[in-house]
Amino acid sequence: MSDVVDPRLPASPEAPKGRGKSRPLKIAEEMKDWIVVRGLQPGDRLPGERELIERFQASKGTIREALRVLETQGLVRSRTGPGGGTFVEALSGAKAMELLGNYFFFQNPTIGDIYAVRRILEPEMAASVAGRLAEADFKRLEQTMQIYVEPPQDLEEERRQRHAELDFHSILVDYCPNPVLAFMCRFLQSLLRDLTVCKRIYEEPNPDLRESGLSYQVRLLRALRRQDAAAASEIMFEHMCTAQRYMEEREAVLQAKFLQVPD
Amino acid sequence: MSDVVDPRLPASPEAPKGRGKSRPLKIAEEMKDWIVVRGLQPGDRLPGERELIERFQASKGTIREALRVLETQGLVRSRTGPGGGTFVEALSGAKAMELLGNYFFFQNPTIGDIYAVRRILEPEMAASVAGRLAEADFKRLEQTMQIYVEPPQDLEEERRQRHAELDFHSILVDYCPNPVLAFMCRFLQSLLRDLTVCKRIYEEPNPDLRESGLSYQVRLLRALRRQDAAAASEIMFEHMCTAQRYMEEREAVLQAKFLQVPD
DNA sequence: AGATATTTGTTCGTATGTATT
DNA sequence: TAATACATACGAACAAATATC
Repeated sequence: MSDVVDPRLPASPEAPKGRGKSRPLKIAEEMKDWIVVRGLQPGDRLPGERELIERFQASKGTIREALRVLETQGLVRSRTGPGGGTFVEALSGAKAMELLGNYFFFQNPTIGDIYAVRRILEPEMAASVAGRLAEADFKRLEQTMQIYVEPPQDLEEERRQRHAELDFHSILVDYCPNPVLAFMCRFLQSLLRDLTVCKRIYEEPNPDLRESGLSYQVRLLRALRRQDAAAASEIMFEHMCTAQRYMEEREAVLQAKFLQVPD
Repeated sequence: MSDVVDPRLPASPEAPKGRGKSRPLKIAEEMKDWIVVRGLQPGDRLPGERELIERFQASKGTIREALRVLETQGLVRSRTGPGGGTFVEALSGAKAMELLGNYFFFQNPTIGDIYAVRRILEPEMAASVAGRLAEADFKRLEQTMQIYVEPPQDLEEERRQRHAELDFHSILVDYCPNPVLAFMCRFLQSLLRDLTVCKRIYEEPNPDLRESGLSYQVRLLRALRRQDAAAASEIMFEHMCTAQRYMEEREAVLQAKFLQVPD
């Protein structure tokens, strides 16, 4: 029998089990504290393995496991050779999203769940970049739009266009000054990219989606050029609502198809 | 994007390519793919160490490092003893937040950054729970509010009250049907809990914060009782704006103090 | 309760790979 | 080319935990 983990169950403030951690995990914690206490910054070097063995009173294998733990958390990076060693690293956004993606792999959110959040975050993001774009930045955005200004010739181009549309949003986020908002917008985009349902939808022709998306983005850029944050937010909101309706409709169609031909 | 990895026989005896990832990291990836391909669910057991050594052609130490990687990612859990072994696990929300917290440790967002997002997510969350609360759930929320219905007698009670206020939001999220929205709301709450600036603010008396928070929450519960999602959203928005203003003001005061007495 | 079997957890000695000098 | 300093990898032996009988 498997303890079913209730997805809704919260991260309760008090962990039910404080015990049960293996030694390498505990040593990894100690190392993390040690790094923080010493105020080590990204780029700084940790002591060599032998010294770590001394300091944390554990064997080479255990130390190595602990280092690997920190490495998968994206906090350190090891290099071989002289002058090599283990170095503190700032966790990259990409890595953070990868780790977080594992969580939603089991949660398996619906398209509606994602868009419900995206619908309110993306407008806020759009508003936050108003007045922060130089002419070169507008050029960059328009260049991306060029990829899907014409209807696609085949399914491969169709797929490339869908991705370019997501790229448009991703580029926009580059200029968002709020790191929390930026991360969350980007993460939702990556969730959409990875969702199998979305992949299936993107594999089919979506002429309406392309056309409406394009028109929204043109309007959005106009609003941003005149540094009108409120308008940008409003336009993005409409865009998201339209996209959500479209995606959910397609999802329903695909599910109906799947139910009709169950294997 | 990710090619399907042949489940068996990964590495040739001598892998002349050491580019980038270390071997344990690569083996961890292979294991993950192997788990996905076999459709293993949380609770399912992985082969024992000896068999893994056979299957992935690596030494015990390397296999253990790979397992540790998956363990820190929250994907597996190992137990000793007969009937023990390594088991697939669903990444818990708490663990996911911990991992994600490492990212924002370096990003170091301001209170304003966090509230800018919280201000729009919490209202959406409040609206989403309207009509989903039974009488027992209201009782639970009111019980939490009891903790700070009276002004605190000392600083310790002050701190307990601040945490109870965050708990109120956390409990509310329990009933949010959208896993993405729920996770993000909870994560922002945990970010606030951990931010050192916030800790310092919470350590001081905040009579205004308590009183205004309490009144908003009373109004919120009333709206939820009559299942008025729009009102709940509106009230929560006001609550967040007020809280943000208050926190930023306190932050400014603390910073001024800090600058005046720099050690 | 106690013995035992099973499985992970830890250690150590040694060997190999890699990059600098 | 050789010497070096460092991480990386391997395998055997031992320790600890925990079911079952």
